[in-house]
Order: sequence, then C-alpha cells, then structure tokens
Amino acid sequence: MTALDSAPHPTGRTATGETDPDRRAGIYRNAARIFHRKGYHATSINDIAAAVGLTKAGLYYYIKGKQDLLFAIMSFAMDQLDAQVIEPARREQDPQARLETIVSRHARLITQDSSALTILVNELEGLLPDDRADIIGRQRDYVEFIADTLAALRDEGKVLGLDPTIGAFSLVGMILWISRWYRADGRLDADEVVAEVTRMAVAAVLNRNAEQAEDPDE
Amino acid sequence: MTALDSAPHPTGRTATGETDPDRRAGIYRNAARIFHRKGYHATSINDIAAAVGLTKAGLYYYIKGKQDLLFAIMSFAMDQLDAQVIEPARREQDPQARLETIVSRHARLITQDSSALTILVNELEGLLPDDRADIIGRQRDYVEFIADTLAALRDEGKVLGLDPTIGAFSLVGMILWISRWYRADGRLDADEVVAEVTRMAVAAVLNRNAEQAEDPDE
DNA sequence: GCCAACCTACCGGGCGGTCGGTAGACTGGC
DNA sequence: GCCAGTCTACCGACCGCCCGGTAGGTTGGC
Repeated sequence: MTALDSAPHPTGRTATGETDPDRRAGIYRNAARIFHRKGYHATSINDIAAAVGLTKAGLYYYIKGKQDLLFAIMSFAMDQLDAQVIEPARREQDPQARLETIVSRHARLITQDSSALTILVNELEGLLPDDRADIIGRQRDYVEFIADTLAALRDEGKVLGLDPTIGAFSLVGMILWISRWYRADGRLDADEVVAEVTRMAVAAVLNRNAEQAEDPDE
Repeated sequence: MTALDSAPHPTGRTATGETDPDRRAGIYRNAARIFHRKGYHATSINDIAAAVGLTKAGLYYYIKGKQDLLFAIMSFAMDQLDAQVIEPARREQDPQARLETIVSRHARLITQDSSALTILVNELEGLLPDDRADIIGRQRDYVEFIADTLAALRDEGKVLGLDPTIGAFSLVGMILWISRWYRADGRLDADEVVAEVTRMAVAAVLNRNAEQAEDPDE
C-alpha cells in the first residue's frame, strides 16, 4: 500500500553491512497481500518473487522458506493486534469502555489493511507445529481477554446470563468477518463500518432492560 | 458420520445399471471432511481416495476432477442452507421471528456438521470462474435476504439507524465463526450455543428502548 | 578485493489426471 | 446349463508439470 509494491529493481543500498530491512519489509507486505488473495497453499514462491521483482532464488536470499515466511507474517499481525488493540484496551479501566476499545480498534485495523490479520486466522494449518502452537496460544489469550472483559461486565450487572466464552467468540467472528465483505473503494466508508460494528457488538452483550426472551422458535 | 465411512469393498449392488449413489455420497462426505480439516489446496486426491478405500484411479471412476468435487460439495451445502434455513425462514411472516429462525437454524446446522458449510465460505478461490460465480450469487442472495429482514424490522421501528447491509454481514460472521470454535465434545452443548448466539444476534440489531447512546451514559 | 544482492540452472518429488487392463457379477441366446 | 458378451467397479503404471528448495556462480558499489 505504501511503497515498493512491485518496484522492479530499487537496488536500495544500506551502509550497515546488514540486509536491507525495508526490502525485507516490502517482501513481507507483498507476500501477505498475495497469501491473502489466493491463500497460502495456492500461492507459489515464484508468485511472491515475481511480485517483488526477484527470481525465486533471489527471494531465498531474504527468506528461509515458505513456512517461515508465513510465520513471520502471522507474528507481525499478532504483534499489530497486541500493540494496536490489546495494549490500549488494557489501559481502559471501565469494562464497557474496554470492550468498545477492543471492537473499534480491531475493526479499524481490519479496514485499514486486512491482509496479515486475515492470514492470521485462515492459514494456521500451513504452519509448522511449534509455530502453530505459538500463534494459537496468543490467539487464545486474546479471546480470553475479551471473555474476561465480558465477565467483568456481568459482575457489574450490565450483562445477564451470557456465557463469556460464547460472547467473546461471537464478537470475534463478527469483527474478523469484516475483511470478507468490506472494500475500501465500496459504498460504505471505514468510519461508518467501525462505528456500526462497535454499536452492534455492545448491543449484543449489554442488556439495557431485564427483558431476556426465553422462547426461541420451534 | 452415518455409514460406509471407510468400508473397504462393500460391493453394494444396484440393478439399475447406474453408479451406486450411496458410494458416491460417501465419497463426497469424506472429501468434505478432509477439505474442511486440511483445506482444499492442501488436500490431495490421494488423501481422499485413501479415506474411502480406493486408489486415485479408482476414485476417478466417481468424480470428474478435484474442482468438480469441490463444486459438488459447495452446491450441496448451499442446497442445505436453502432447505433448512432460507425456506423455513421465508415462511415466517413476522420479521423478528424470521430473523430468529435464520440465526438459530443456521447456527444449528453448523453445530451438527460444519464441514460442507465451512468449505462453502472458505474455499471459493478453488472453484472455476463459472462455478464460483454461481456460488457467490447464491451467497449474495442469502445476505440480501437477511438485509431485507433487517430493513423490514427497521420499517417496523424495531431497529434504529442500523445499516441493513452491515448488520446482515455482521450476523453472518458471527454465525459462520461458530464452526471455528464449537466442538461437539466440548464444554458447551449445541442447544446452549444456538440459543445464546440467537439471543446475541437479536440483541445486536434490536433496540428495546429508544436509547441509542452516542454518549456512553451512566 | 570484498561482500551484499542478486542470477541461471538444476533437483527430487508430489501433484492432478489418464491409460489400458481386469475381476467378477449379471444377461441373453440356445 | 452353459457360455459369450456386457457392465460396473475398480487397479498399477505412468505422464507432464510445477512445486519448494539449492548449488554455484556473477555483478556492482564501497
């Protein structure tokens, strides 16, 4: 999105004696975009190499392998989630404000660039077992963080009879799904989507009055 | 799940002179299970053949190709959605009852067997363009059906200022995500999950009182 | 002359898919 | 009651292709 998206041969130099970190970042960014569009398994190393203006062998100067590349992207996405969503939310004392922070910030992140964050949830089976355990652990922590927030709301009496686990998963599903339908060039703009989803999420778990319909259909 | 899951050589006879439909159904069911677990691209024709007790060549007696197999599974899932969710919901006159029917029936279907329904949303890029257009069209119809239901609720005054499109997508995301976290042998049972998700979905879009907080009150 | 940053050429292997064949149950003619 | 022919339901061997990955250069700026 920002730069060097498919620049053929920038030949950017570094005086540090180390591998150019910008070049590497560009490779990760492109790889994330292509993995996102075609899926990890359907993407070949050649696809990525071509997208960054390298041959396959040239690409291997920067990466250790396809699975390492995937893990790097997913770790980056998880870092993003930590820094942009979890940390800011952790600083919120009020549970409802914290919930709103989580939803709106996570939704915002997805409307900005969904590639890495979507790969994070869709390509887990492409990872090596150890890497997968690492990512799954961090994801579980995130869901538990949301569930704890819902439990805190329940303790305040703002939520009645909602299982925090089901609630947390449901909200996460709602948020993650945004990447499937939201298009930056579409009818809806990001601010509207973020606000609407946040409002729905809060409404889904909060009960303003005690009415809790207990007869589902059939 | 039901029968002939990996029966080696049932040698079931048919007097019709046509290919045994049970055998074929078993192949589709197994293929759906494996596609669901490993992903379409990560699954080889050999994997499926082995799971049904055939060699690859033997399997090709029943299927035309990998992509046709995928399309058959997704069409079946879409048929299921039509028959078990959309049709029953269409018979509901009251928009709120209709919404509850959609969510609870769709959620129920996923808790029962998520394979085909999950493939339906995750493996679209594996299809041939014409097949993909077919499936995407049917999926779009479904989302529009939900959006129309939300619009009807809005016309009744039961929903204030919610974009029906965003609402429909968000509910769909919540429902589909169930297949990622619900396990039949887990702590939560299906009835509970279905009821809870349905309640959240309704709460997410309905406003019981006129309060639509722009300011987080109290 | 050194080293970062690439390249060409290649490898083993697995993939989707096909081919020719065949065991064995059934069918009709006599 | 037999047997030639036909059909379904498979299998072993194979094909061409492309995959992830590597060995061993070459080039150009410092």
